[in-house]
Amino acid sequence: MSQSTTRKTGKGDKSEEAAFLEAYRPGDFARPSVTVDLVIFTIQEGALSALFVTRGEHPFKGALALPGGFLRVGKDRHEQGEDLIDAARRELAEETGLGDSRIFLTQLGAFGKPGRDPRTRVVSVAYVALVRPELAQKTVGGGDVTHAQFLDVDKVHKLAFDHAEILSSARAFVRRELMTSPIAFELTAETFTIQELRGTYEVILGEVLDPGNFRKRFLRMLEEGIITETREMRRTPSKPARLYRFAKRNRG
Amino acid sequence: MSQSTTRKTGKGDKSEEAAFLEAYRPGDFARPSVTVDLVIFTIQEGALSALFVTRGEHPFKGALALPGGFLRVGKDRHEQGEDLIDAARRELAEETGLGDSRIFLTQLGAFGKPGRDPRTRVVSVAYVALVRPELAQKTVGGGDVTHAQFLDVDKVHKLAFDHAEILSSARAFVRRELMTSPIAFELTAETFTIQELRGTYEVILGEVLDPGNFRKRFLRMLEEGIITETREMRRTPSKPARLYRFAKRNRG
DNA sequence: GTAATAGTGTCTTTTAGACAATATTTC
DNA sequence: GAAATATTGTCTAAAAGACACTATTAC
Repeated sequence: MSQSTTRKTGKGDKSEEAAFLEAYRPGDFARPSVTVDLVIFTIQEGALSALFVTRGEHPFKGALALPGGFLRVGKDRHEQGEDLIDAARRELAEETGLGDSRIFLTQLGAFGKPGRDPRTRVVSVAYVALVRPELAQKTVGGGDVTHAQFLDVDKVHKLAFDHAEILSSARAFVRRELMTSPIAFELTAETFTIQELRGTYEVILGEVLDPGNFRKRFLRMLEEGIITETREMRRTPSKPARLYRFAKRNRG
Repeated sequence: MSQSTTRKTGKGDKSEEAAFLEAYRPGDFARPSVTVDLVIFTIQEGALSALFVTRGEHPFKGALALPGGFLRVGKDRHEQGEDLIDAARRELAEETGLGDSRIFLTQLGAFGKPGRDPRTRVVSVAYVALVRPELAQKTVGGGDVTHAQFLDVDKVHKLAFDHAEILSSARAFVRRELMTSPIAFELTAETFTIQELRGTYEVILGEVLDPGNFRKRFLRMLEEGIITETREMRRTPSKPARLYRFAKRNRG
């Protein structure tokens, strides 16, 4: 309640700090631009694919690039703008129409080599999003050729800026993550057969897995409750297969 | 060689792009400040410790904080300043005197919540450094109470800004990393006994490991060539122990 | 019936952990 | 000799991989 504090050490000088902040004027250091870039993965036609946009303006006019945009920074110290992850969600919604907060989205890291953007110094914070194939179909990028499209990451070669580096870093990230957390479900339809899930693993890892051994691994997940059995079966060219469901979708 | 290009699609319009860049003037978007913060770990007195500085100025005057500083951004598009990791190395050298490029240093991620710095919008890119105890002793932070000091991370409670969050994220990072890469050596003296290395693992993991079982794990590393036997022995209060050495120190 | 693939079972190797036992040194 | 701890060894269980086998459906 007391507003008049003189000189104390430690935590006593709240109002002194408040006064300091009131008087504070940001210096005129050169500041970099900060952007948020997205690697939006899905699986299409049995291939790991990501969303790319074609640049309409210089630099790298006509080249493919990862979707992204500027971080919105507020006007003063009381209004400091949006959080990094919110900027990523906003971009994701803008590019794909997927405003759903249940889409997996996590930070990959910051990329800030000088010269990566020839216009000015830009530090980009990259995020990885995982979109289930069913959803990817419905997005802007899933439709006919618009400015954004999902492409097989192995068939995309020249990318603008340092986006090839970001992309390959993102691929390594999902491969690593696949071993320790259930991210495969984020790239698999709502319900799936064991073989379909195995297919997702194979696409991400880039190697063929033994059906029998994968099943054992799968059944362990069933016991742990990560996966639930449904009553439905999927018709196949031969023997029908049971459909399963990921128990706890979403993550905030 | 030809400078006169008119209108082409694809990659033909190099000089058009050059002209664009020449004419480019950065817009006056609000830009955030970008800083680099460091979590510099070492092991002291059997505890995982990190380097902290005491803030001499507002905000958070008198509080402990992680060392860090502004990213240096150049003056124009041709001179864009330093890379993020170089900024981290520079800060590391400034705070500890460890200019040695062999010190383990890797990016943790970007932290940019609005309001994390009450003065202005700041996006911080955090790095984790691992310093061997022998080296930490010799640093500025290892000496008497100067402005920078190594403190047991479990005994540090109130930190400035969102540095508590960065610190706990860094702890989780090293714990995770310990399982998949040989980072323990970065926190262990040049030569070490099996038990000493086990001690490092125990401090990072925060749990006690069985000596016999750890030995088996260790001997596998020996076979793989990660570790080399030396001829020396370490005197102990009982039976002396053999000293080993990490085969390939450094990482650029 | 035949082809295809869903699903089961077997065997081996590797790794981890619990824990007992032995060996060698300091004091 | 006693204490301490380095070092070795044993046993069990979990997990992964190679691979053969059986079952059930579409056609």
